Amino acid sequence: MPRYNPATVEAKWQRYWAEHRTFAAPRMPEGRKLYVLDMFPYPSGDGLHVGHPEGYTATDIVCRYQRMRGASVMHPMGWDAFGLPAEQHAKRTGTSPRETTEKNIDNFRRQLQMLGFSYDWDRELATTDVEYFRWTQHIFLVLLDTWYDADEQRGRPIAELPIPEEIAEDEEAVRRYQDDHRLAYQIEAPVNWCPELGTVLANEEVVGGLSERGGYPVVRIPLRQWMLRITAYADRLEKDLESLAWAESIKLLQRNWIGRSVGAEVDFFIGLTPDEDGKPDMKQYRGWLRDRELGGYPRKPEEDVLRIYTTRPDTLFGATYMVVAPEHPFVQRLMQPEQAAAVKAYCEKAARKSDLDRTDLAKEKTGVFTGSYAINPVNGEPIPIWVADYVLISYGTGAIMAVPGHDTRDYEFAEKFGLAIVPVVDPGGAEEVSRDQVLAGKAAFTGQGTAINSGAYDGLATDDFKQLITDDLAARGLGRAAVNYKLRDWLFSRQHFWGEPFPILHELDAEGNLTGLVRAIPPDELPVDLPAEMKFDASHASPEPPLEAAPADWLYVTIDGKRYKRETNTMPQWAGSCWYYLRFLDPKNSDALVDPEIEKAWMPVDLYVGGAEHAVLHLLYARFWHKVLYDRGYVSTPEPFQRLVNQGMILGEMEFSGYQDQAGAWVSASDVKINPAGQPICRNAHEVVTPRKVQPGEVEKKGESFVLKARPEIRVESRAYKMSKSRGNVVNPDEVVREYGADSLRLYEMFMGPLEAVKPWSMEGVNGVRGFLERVWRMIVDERSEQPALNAAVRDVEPTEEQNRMVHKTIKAVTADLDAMAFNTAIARMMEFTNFFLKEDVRPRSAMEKLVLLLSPYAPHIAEELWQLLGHEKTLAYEPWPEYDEAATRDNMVEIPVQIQGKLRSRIVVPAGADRAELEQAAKADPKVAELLAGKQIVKTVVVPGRTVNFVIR
RNA sequence: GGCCGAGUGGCGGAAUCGGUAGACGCACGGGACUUAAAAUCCCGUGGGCCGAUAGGCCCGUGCGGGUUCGAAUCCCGCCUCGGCUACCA
Repeated sequence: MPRYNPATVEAKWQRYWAEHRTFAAPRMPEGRKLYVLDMFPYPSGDGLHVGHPEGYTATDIVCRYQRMRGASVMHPMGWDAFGLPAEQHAKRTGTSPRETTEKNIDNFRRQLQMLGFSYDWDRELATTDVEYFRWTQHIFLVLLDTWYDADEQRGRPIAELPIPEEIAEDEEAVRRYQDDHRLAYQIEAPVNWCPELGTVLANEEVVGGLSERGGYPVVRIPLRQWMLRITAYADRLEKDLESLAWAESIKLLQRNWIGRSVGAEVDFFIGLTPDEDGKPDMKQYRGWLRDRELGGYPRKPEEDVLRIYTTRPDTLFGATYMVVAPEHPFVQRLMQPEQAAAVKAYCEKAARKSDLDRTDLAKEKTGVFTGSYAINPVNGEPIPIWVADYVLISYGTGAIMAVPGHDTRDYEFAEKFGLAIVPVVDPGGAEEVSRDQVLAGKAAFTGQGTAINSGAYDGLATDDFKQLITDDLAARGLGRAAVNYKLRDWLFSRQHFWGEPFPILHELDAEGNLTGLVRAIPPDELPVDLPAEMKFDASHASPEPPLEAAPADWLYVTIDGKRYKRETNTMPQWAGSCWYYLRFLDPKNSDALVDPEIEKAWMPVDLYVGGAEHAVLHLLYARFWHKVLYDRGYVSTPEPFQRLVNQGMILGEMEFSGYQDQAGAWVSASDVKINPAGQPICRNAHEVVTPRKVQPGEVEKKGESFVLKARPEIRVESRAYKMSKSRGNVVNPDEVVREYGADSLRLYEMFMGPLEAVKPWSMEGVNGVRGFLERVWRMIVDERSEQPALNAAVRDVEPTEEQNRMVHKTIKAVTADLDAMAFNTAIARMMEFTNFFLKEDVRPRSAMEKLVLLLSPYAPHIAEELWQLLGHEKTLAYEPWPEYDEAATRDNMVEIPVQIQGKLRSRIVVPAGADRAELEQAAKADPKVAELLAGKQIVKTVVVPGRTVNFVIR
């Protein structure tokens, strides 16, 4: 047999697996089930990236291993195929997005198949398949048909929503009331419209009010949008994290994103008819207090109060002013004639800024006084109301009480505009702040302490105060305990063509205008496909969705004589990935999104692997949909993904870079810093410097850092960067496979380091594992023979005791590492095995077979080939995983370190089972130890059997 | 600013519960084979020092302290890098 040639071996076995449907999963699990899922990729035009196979190889190893351990394994793959690039390509070239998408999918499939992953390709699906998004649309209808019952903490059919008596007779009012409670609802929300590009942009695509691409102006204009009420599930999404086997850091990320906080709502009286000075009438105020005392705290605030949310009700006495967001509905009312012009101008300016710009922390606080006042309910003091964009309309009530003494943002604002600062919390001995400054109103203290300047509450600890004042406010009908979330409802529509159409019709009146009422397309009439004939303009002139230009026979529908217009927004890319794990179980079902019996048998996903970039949004959205489906009886588990592992990013090769000034002279990296514009500048000259790539041969290590060999005073940076086209450090898997083979690529990606770690790529490393595979090959195969033949050293003999120990040790270690997903160390153990047996002149066939089986999950092609050569006819994919004998792994003699005063002084070799007394005696008998102990007094002897002996002497 | 993670040879990394730091691989150096090169095989490889050799000593896991017979590992205080997040009241 010739030398190891991955190209032929890999093609051969890929063909074999496909022909024999080796990895087809059964409809229902047979025995122990295991559902292992990869985050399916977006099939971009660039093709596979070496980052993709990292997670895919890890899951493939787990699947192949578990099949050998008898598990019934579900391991599917598909495509998250909707996406903007295909649509932009269509605008440029006229090629339909479907065509582009299918071409990209074909390329991705080819690349994945070339890597030998054991997917059940019969289950392949794409979110763009009409038969798939039919069910995505179906789930949208479920969301539309569901309201959240806060008392029962679950989603229920809209038909079960209790209707208030006063509207029960009015059919249209009932419909609108229901619409207000559905999990899918419509609002007017601002979008980032870029007229120049003719497209609507996501928030992160807008920088400084300009488009990231091209730098064109972006305006925020309101458009009708679909929203999903994910906030209704915030509590459950947070609580149920506890039950999941995810990394704590990822759970924390989700918890922070949900951002639950506990505090209080408080109403501040503003009155309907303020006095000329903008202050509320005190008589009205007292009347209001009485009304509240009797009537209690209303669910929705009346027009004469400003409702705020705070997590620090204990600082109410320090509230010296209030702020409302520029979008707050009261702004119009609150601005007094004198301030009106300034307030209007401020609000208009704020409206033009994107959310991102508004939250740019580098900038100073801005705001304007409205001219109006509110009354602080704890002390009856009128306090001014300002408008400022540091208050967000989308959080809490869109208005705050400002406590500059105990909130850094309010403090900055009060400082800038000369507003009163009243300290109400004594920091006591708190370390982070100077108590004197806080008490003098010269610094903000945000921690907990003791109440001061707070009337009868003085002296209370922060937590007690919070509790007490919340109760008191509730008793007086002025406030109540409240919970808030950072999580916002999910903006679920996009102004794109290439997405799932909504199964929604808008009712038209006689003039052809929307009446505001919608009609859902019944589930049995799905799917709603995209129009087949569609022209794409390079740019269109309005932010309206492209489907507004769809052919009329698609756009307009008449039912029972009534005219309707289709919804022209489409769903966001997240939609399809919210439930694909369910469809994989039953991909061809035309009666249901998944057969309940099958769902019950396979769910939940036992292991889900993907990049940490999806740690928040994708996982949160999918969990949300899953919970709705759970509430509505479509799925049997409250959570979809039992265990989650995030693979770390693979960076480009290590690079050295130095800096040169404009004259071309080297500048030491230690003298370079980054200026606010993000450019590297020289610390001394304040001159912009240029990074230059330096070859590894030109640098050497000096102390802590690298320097130029020729100029040792010039420090250079050594670092690996994220792979990117612009940096030119992208590694293409096609090339790696062509040069080294798929098995080498797989093995290298697992050998680089722990799966979760961020790791730099190294082509030399790939070459290294290729060398390992060649050594394995030579260990078993006769390279010089023309015909396939075993190496003459491989014989049908019993292993020697030493060989047997190596075999069993290796099985034990590789199995344990695999269970811990510590693939890098498992590979190292197999290398040790190979290094050992290459030196053996006689290599028992049984030992070689064991190694081939251990290696097969990592490098399946070469393993199949060697397995066949060792005399087996069938695939090894379902061979039993090798067992080890614990007794056979134990060494007869072990080396034990002997320490004196904790310092290593000698090593003794003793029988493996030596007890304390034997160890101590052997240690004392060691000539070196005896010499060092001579004449000394042994104070203490520490003996850890199997580990160490330590003498403490005087 | 907040949160999370990480700092171990020239490089990627290993080290179970606190018990021989540097497994395994790369790179590098030396040697064998070869007309030669590649491939392959063998040997060496954290730093410093003593020694003719055999061998031995000291230092060493980002920095400074601490706990312990013993610390890469535990505790306290810093530094650096990376990721996520961004005025959430």
